[in-house]
Amino acid sequence: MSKKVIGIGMVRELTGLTERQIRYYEDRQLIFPERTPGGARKFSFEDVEQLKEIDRKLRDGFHTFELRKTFLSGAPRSLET
Amino acid sequence: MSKKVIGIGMVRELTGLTERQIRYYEDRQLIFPERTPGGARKFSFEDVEQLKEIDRKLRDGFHTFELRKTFLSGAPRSLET
DNA sequence: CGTGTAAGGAATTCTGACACG
DNA sequence: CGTGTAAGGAATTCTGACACG
Repeated sequence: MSKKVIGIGMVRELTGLTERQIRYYEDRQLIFPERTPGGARKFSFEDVEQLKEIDRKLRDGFHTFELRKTFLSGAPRSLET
Repeated sequence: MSKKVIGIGMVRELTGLTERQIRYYEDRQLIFPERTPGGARKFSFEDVEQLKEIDRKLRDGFHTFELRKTFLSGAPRSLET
């Protein structure tokens, strides 16, 4: 499901990553969580899978800016110019 | 998905129910959310669907104790013993 | 019976920064 | 570059109770 309904704490559990890492990957534009009115991030199961993939790639020696290219070609994303 | 990963605030949004109603239905044993270490309820998408169904039934005049039987057997049963 | 609400507390999440390298 | 942490604040969720009917 692509519905953004999972909180960061749950994502931490599902991925094994730290909140710090998750937020950083968002900052690097590798994932795009939504926000609740109060500002809390909400992720989808797809995001969770994406994060696992990111983690694997980074462990393989890739850099965040390299992974961004991978994702842009894999799924359509609105471009802000 | 049956993974319990959705917080009550999100469930409120997805179902249109109030937290009070959601907690009450749990108290009535119509849904069985899990808990985070801190005590916060976590629901699955199945729970969300279940809640929508519960809401419909209650609007149709059913009572919570009647709905419990429905769920336990998977089909409506007689109230007589 | 089913649901609203005010009350006080505890757990969750947020941002910006300093640190290391 | 990628990640850890302490800091203070804001939003979220929890329980038990009183209320109405």
